[in-house]
Amino acid sequence: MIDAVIAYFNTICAMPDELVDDLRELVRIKDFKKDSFLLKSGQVSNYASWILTGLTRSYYLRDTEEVTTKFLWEGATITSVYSFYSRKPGNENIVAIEDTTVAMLHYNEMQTLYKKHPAFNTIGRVITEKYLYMLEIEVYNLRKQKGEDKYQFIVKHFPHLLQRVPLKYLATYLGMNLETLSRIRGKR
Amino acid sequence: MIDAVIAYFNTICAMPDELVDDLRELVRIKDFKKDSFLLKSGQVSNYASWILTGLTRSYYLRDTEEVTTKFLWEGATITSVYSFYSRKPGNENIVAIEDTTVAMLHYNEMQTLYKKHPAFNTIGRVITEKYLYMLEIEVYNLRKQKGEDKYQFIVKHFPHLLQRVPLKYLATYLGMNLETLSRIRGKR
DNA sequence: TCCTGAATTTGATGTTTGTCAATTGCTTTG
DNA sequence: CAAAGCAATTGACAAACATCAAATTCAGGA
Repeated sequence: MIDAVIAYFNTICAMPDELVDDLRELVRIKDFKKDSFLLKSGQVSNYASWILTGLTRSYYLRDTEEVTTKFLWEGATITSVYSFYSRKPGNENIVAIEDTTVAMLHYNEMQTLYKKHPAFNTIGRVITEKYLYMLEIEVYNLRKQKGEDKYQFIVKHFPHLLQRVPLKYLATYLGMNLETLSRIRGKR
Repeated sequence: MIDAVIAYFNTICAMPDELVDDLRELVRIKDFKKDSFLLKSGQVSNYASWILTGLTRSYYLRDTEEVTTKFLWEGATITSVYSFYSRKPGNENIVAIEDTTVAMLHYNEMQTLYKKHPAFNTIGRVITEKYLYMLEIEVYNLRKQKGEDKYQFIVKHFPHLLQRVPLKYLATYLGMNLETLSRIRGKR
């Protein structure tokens, strides 16, 4: 399983053998059953994870409503950005929507790798850049005025989400309520 | 002027003298008069810049309307993420709202520094992480349902923007139109 | 298979926001 | 100082969306 992560990192920057050895030792594979939590609000996010199989949902509570901020699936990097980088408890929850397997690296061990292996800084930087780029795409969609346009963006770019994600979560992700999303879908 | 940038980088990661020397040679200071463009859509963004003084606005065109995506001011890092990282022309415009002075580093020279100086990877990574964190805060605000709440977030966290930015830009930044923003403000 | 609860759709209605138009206020420049 | 141009406000109305309620469809477990 861990080979997939190693291979992915190697596409970003060729890693020296010692770095690969360290990764094999430090990266842990973990399974999360559907509906189990990778992170709960109030906790400090101590791990960056790479999703090997499955799908997760990130959300926070606004009053009593769950506001979905992100869906992540195979190949994605996942953590709570705020909590992981600031080392403080955050308000973000991450839950498995499907049975999910991830490769995890602890914050402290990541810092160790950054200090020890220059190449790992490059990998960390490039992964962060990719994450940033994906986030900008999301924001671009969120700033659209009409619900219809936001929904069509998902249809066009992430159609598999429609098969894998309950509409109630997709609705808050797109900043509308469930009934509105249902009506938009019904228009066709 | 460039000392401010060097000092800032040093707070992230102590830089060896050769890196500092390289930066002094490669980083250029440039002034942009109010209303002049740091980047126009269709161009490839070749520079990452640090704002020393002033304020900029990033926006793109949706049909004929300018949609503001970002305000950046003293201390911020500025580039078009998509274009700078992908090396392709983007749809983003960056314009100076006030007279603005920036320290600029060219993409190619940045890559050179990454290869030559491990410490610079750390700096690049940390700056990217900070940018990412700021973007998440923006998205958090954008996902709020009511215009009133989004506006109050600005009042609370970035009140200086209200003094420095015309309302018409703030409106599209918050995803509402000018009249709606004006009415929200008038409620008090 | 049937039952139960969850997911989704549909309906009626009120609130918020967008749009268009006009007005007022401000600023800058000749 | 006056005129011109831009910024901001206000009003009237329409469109989009939220809310509350109920009905229908779907899926998993007994």
